[in-house]
Amino acid sequence: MHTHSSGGDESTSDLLMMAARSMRRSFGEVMAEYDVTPSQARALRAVAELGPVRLSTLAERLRIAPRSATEVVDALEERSLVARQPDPADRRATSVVPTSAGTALRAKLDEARRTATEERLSVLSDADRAELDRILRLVVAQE
Amino acid sequence: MHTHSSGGDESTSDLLMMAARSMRRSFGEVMAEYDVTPSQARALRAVAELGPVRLSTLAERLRIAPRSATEVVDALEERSLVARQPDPADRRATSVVPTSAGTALRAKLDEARRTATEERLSVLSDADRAELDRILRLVVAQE
DNA sequence: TAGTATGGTGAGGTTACCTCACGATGAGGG
DNA sequence: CCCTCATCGTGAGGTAACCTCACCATACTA
Repeated sequence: MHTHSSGGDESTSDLLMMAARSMRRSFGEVMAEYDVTPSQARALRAVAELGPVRLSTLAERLRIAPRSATEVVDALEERSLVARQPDPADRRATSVVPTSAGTALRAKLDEARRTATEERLSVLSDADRAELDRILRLVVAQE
Repeated sequence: MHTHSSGGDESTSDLLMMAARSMRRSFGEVMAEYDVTPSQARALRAVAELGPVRLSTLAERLRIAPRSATEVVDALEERSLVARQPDPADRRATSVVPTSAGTALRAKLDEARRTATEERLSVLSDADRAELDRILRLVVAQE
C-alpha cells in the first residue's frame, strides 16, 4: 500500500478531489451572483467557443443527451444569452449562436472562474506552481 | 498573466478539474456496478466513519440540509445498509448505524474508489507522486 | 410551568439529467 | 420517383438529489 503522505490521512487522489471541490464551490458562489447555473455556464461557454453549433453537436460536447441540450439552450435563449437560427444546410437542424449579451457574460464568467480557481493556487510558490502544472499535465495526458 | 504551462492551453486549475472529473467518472462506473448512487456512497461512507450518528450531524458532515439527510438515510435503510436507532440521550433524535452489509459494502466501495482514482495517478513516478501529494496538501491546507 | 429552541420528517418545489415516441427532414436504392 | 431508413430537435413523462416551509414531539431555560 502507498503511503506517500506526510501530513494528514488522505490519499493523493482524495486531496485532488478536495482541491477541485473547493474550487468548484468558490466558482459556484460567483456564478450565483450572475444568476447563472453551472450547467448554463458550461453550455454558454461551449456555444461561445464553438460559434454557430448544432444542438446535437453541443450535446456531444457537453456529454449530455440531445434532449438535455434542448433544455439548457431553452434556458439560455429565454435569457437572451444565445439565439437559435435555422441551419441553412439542413432544415431539420437549428444552430445555436451566442448573442452579444451572451458573449459578454461568458467573458465575465470566464474571468471570474479564473480568479476564483487560481485564488486557491495562490498559496503556492512559483516553483511549486510550475511543478503542479507539469505533473497534472502528465496525469491528464493519458489518452 | 500567468503562463506556467508548456504543453496545452489549459490553466493549472483547469488541469486539476479535468483530473478530478476523470476520477469521478471512473469511480462512478464502479459505483454503478454496485447499484449505489454517488450520494448514497458518500452517506454510507460518512455513517461508517462516524459510527452511530445523528441525522443532523450527518447532514452537517455531508453539507446538505437535514431534510436531505433524511432522504438518503431512507434510501440506505431500505437497502438494509444502515439502520435507525433511537438516541438514548435525546428522544427526539435518531442515530444512524451501519449494518454489517453496510460496512461490507463500504469496504468494497472504498477499495474500488481507491483503485479507480489511484489508477489515474499510476503514470507518475514515485518522485512526482510525492511532489503532487506535497503540493496538493498545501493547496488544501488553507482552511 | 410557560416559552422557546431543536430533531426529524411530510409536503411540495427545483435543477439537471434521463428515455421514449414522434413529426419533419435528408439520403440512398431500386 | 418514391420508399425506406437514419437523423434532428422536441413533447411527454420520469428520476436523483437537492431545497424550503410547516409541523409535532421533545428538550432546555427562565
